[in-house]
Amino acid sequence: MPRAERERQMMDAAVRTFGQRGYRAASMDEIAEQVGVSKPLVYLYLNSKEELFTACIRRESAALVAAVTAAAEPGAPADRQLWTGLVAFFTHTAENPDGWAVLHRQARTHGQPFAAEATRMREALVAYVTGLIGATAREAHGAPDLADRDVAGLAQALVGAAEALAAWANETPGVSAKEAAATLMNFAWTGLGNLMAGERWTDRETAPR
Amino acid sequence: MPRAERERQMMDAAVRTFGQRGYRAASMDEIAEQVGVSKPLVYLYLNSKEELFTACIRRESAALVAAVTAAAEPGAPADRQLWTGLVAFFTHTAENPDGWAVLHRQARTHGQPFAAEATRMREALVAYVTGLIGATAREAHGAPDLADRDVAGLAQALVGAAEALAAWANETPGVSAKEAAATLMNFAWTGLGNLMAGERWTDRETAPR
Amino acid sequence: MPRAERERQMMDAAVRTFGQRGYRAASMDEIAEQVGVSKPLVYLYLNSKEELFTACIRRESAALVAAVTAAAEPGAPADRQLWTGLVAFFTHTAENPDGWAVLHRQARTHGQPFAAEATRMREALVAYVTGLIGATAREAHGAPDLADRDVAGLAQALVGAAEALAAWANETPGVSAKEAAATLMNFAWTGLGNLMAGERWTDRETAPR
Amino acid sequence: MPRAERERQMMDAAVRTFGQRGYRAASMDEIAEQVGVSKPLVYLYLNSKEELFTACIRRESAALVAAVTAAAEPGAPADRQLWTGLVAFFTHTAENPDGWAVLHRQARTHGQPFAAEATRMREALVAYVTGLIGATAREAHGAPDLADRDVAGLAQALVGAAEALAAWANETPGVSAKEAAATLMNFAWTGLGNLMAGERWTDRETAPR
DNA sequence: CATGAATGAGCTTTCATTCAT
DNA sequence: AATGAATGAAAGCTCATTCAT
Repeated sequence: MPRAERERQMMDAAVRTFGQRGYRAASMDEIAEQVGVSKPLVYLYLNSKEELFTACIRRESAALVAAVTAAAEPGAPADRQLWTGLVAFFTHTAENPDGWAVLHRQARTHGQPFAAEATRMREALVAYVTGLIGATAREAHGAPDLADRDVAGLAQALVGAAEALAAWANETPGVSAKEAAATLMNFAWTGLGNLMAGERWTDRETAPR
Repeated sequence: MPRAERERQMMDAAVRTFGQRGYRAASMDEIAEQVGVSKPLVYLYLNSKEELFTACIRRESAALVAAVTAAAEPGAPADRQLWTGLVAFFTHTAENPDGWAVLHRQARTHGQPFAAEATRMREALVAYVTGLIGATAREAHGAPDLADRDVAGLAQALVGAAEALAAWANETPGVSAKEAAATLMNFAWTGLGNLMAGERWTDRETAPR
Repeated sequence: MPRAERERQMMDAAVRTFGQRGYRAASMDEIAEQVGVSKPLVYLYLNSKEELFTACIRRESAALVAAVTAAAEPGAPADRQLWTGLVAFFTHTAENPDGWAVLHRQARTHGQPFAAEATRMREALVAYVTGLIGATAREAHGAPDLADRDVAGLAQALVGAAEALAAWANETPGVSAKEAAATLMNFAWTGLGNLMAGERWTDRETAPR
Repeated sequence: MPRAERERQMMDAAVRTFGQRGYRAASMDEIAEQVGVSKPLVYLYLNSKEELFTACIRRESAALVAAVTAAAEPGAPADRQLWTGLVAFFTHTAENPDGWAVLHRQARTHGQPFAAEATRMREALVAYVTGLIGATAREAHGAPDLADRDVAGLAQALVGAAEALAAWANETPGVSAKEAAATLMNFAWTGLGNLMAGERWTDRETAPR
């Protein structure tokens, strides 16, 4: 079996194992066994557990970014592009739960070499989304005062909301994934839309009109 | 030194260590050393790593829920209550980053006994927020089409968004609790407000009116 | 509570624990807890695990030897005395299974200081039995050529047979302890060969012809 | 060194150590050191202390049963077969004192998983002896009143006696296997009463009248 | 008469990693 | 292209034992 193919198998097994067990609890033994090869071969190809984990993060990052950017429909209105991007994002993460767990949970949970790698991916996505939101804002209204950091925060909130809804839909009988997605989009879009229209919520107690 | 005091020290050290290193990477040796006692004493008081971790989750859960519910201002309008709750939430998580890491990252990452414990805390928050949204809807005129299940979904989304934002704010230097709360409140409230006013987002491509 | 009483309680618990768990597996914690006192008190009274174990062996040895010698009927024929001694032995060991386990199993299993202690007890019993058998032989026939070592071997065999029969009677439905005792006595007294020739041993006192 | 060979060495060392120190007191470190390998290798091959102990019990059981049954002389009179079986039994236990200690003392002393394993061996021996006694009864004229249950009881007693004698012979310097076998055979065959009347069982093959 | 607080040492077990073939 | 054999290091946990009160 050619090396490239073997490496792919190894990384598949590694993503599965890291995603399900966590970085520390995953053992090189288990990964090698899943592929059906001996441990020294894993070391020959991937060098060490740290490098293997890093390689997994990189591969899954690239796959996710590719899935989202591939969904772009150049020329479409920005909100349409945001929608298709969101759909691509949620589709991809739903189809690759272990990969998403590696990126979102494990990479951030296990110290510097790995967290930095995951941050790079997030930044790529945030930059992409920032572009879309900026375009939307430019199309729709005057100058929006949404700083990059605001966008990053909104992206975090969006992903957190999406994950919570996905888990909730999984656990609650009678709630479909589509319904959850619609809830999210309604929530997010009416919110985002007004944000870009310059609306803000104000605390009537603290800062009474 | 009295036992109660020692136990508190131990749990402080445990939260710190679990939050920073993760459950698996944290070692009982390190925890004991931080307290300045021997490992057997930790076992004598807290029984096992699993029980210690569970105790940490429970303590931090209770503290967080207490912080949020203590921020309630009975009789205030629902949006005001949501705002103070969010501020309390983000303040507490910012002041206890390791505790929050234990709850949000570690507890959910390491399998059933622990995840269930964290879920209880989340459900308490969701229930609280559900109540607030329901109250808002009742207060607001003309919000007839928000079913109970919609409210539940929105609460899930809101809590999920808050959780993700809190983790992100903890990781990102220079993001204050109030800022995070404002970002979310802006996002959520303008969204919620329009939802309750009957607005919906629709995909003009897929389902053009 | 007076010291003597407390010590008795402690040794009761120790015999129970050593007999059931074995010397190594028994923990001073468990023994102290059974008595309802703190560990330091056990150490204050009994000094160490080794000494406690030794004390148990000694106490149980003395009790067993006392039970057997107390069953003597001075002046009765020697085989009658042997029979009553056997009955006393088996009665006592059946009533004190943990004590017997300490003597027979644990003491011999755990190295020199303890094995020697148990051997002393055995030698006392063997000397007693040797005396009886010698007397029987003198009464009944010419000079028996049963050396001390033969007697010791027979005693071992007898005890082994008795234990096996007791366990068998316990496990096999429909076999009573008395039946097992009779089987043993028949076996021991007349031998297999004679059993098959129709001979039986009978207690001339209990059931005189 | 090939794995099979290493495993044999490890089990040899384990039998030695378990037999001499007892299950609890034996340490995996000591076993590994005796073989001259590192502890992880012992775990790699034998999995755990419990499994290693179980494997020892099984191996020694099989060896003992094989030794006894291999001593059978088909067609010989039953008492002769009993004799050769006993000699084989005492010879084997004398040559493998640690193995016998594992079976007779340690396995029965340390709770269910192990005791059951030792019971299987004992049952094989009991079945073998039951067959012999039954055959003897059938050969002998006029032994009409030995019910099946009597035979079973006698076999239990005989095996129990043999086991106890073997342990004793192992502990007592200067007692040979043949001597032990003769002691038991005399006892078993003619009974105590006849022993004292000067009767002896004689091997009609070895020393024909 | 009695205990709460504390520990040094040791145990079983696991894991990432290497070397000779 | 691949593996069987092997290990140093560390982790979770337990236990007999002591001291100050």
